[in-house]
Amino acid sequence: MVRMSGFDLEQFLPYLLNQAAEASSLAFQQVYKERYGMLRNEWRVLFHLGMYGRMTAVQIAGRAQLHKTKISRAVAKLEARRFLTRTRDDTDRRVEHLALTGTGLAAFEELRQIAHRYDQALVADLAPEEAAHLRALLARLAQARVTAPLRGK
Amino acid sequence: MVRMSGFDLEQFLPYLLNQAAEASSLAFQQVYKERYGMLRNEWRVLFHLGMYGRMTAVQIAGRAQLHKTKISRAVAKLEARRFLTRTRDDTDRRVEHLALTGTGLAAFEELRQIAHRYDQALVADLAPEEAAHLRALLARLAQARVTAPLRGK
DNA sequence: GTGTAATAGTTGTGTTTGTAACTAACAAGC
DNA sequence: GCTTGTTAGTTACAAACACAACTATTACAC
Repeated sequence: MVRMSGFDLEQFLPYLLNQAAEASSLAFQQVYKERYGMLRNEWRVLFHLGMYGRMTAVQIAGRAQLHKTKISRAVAKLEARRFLTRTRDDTDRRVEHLALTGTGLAAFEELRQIAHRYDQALVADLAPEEAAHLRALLARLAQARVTAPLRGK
Repeated sequence: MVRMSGFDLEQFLPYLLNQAAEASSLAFQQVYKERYGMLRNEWRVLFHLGMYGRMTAVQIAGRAQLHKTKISRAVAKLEARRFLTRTRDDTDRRVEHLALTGTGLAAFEELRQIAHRYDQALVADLAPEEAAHLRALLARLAQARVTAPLRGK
């Protein structure tokens, strides 16, 4: 065991990202869970509809990088809570447009403000340009697709 | 909807971190899944034992920030695959020490090298000090505990 | 038109997770 | 000694997930 050529588990980027993601979501998660009985995917759908207005499930899935079954179930729950409504598209009847209700919008507004303050608390001890740089790097990593076969030497 | 006072979902740090974490884990995940039939928690336990030698479940849970039930199940699977062995502590018979077998160590070695190359690929287009800075920031975020009540204005 | 393929969304299945309750062993107070 | 509390690890059950199969609708070829 121990001490191998310059590889440290705790410096491994996917590991670090996971730890940071989980730690940084924890307190916020509690808010939408305990306060609105929402799960992560429901929160995400709510936020997408709140931020970008009327969308279809596929559009949300594309933007949020979520599988459509997750969207489907999240939408069902949000609908049951009267946070959103579905409307069939007239010209293509496979499609349904999702939109927040007043209740849904109110929940979004409240959570949006909390998220905003929460985000500021997270970067509180970073210089503004440091935080901006971090976000840019993360956005790039979120896009990056490492295709590598990762085999042999 | 749309355009609210300087808050953008796609700039929200927990969201960005989640997206980056998932994207950056994807290809590596496939390796330990398809090649070793391991799940994320099993990989983590394997790596901890490989990097730090003999450990107890609680020690791993502490370091990896994982609940002990996850460790328990991961250990059971790794043991079934003969990747590790358990030894009861003589003086405190509640405790069991976990250690990789030859097979486990070989799997770890192979995955460790893959992880190393994978990590390098991820930061390939970053300046070395940029990558180091990113890791440092992530490590800090992983520690940060936002206690904020997050309530009202 | 008919046949084939693609797309939007849902449902069904086994697996994995989260949470709490549990057993077993130790520790400390008295 | 006994009682109470704590710690290591496992188990049970409900909820959530992944992935494939499904329905319904549109599109495209001919």
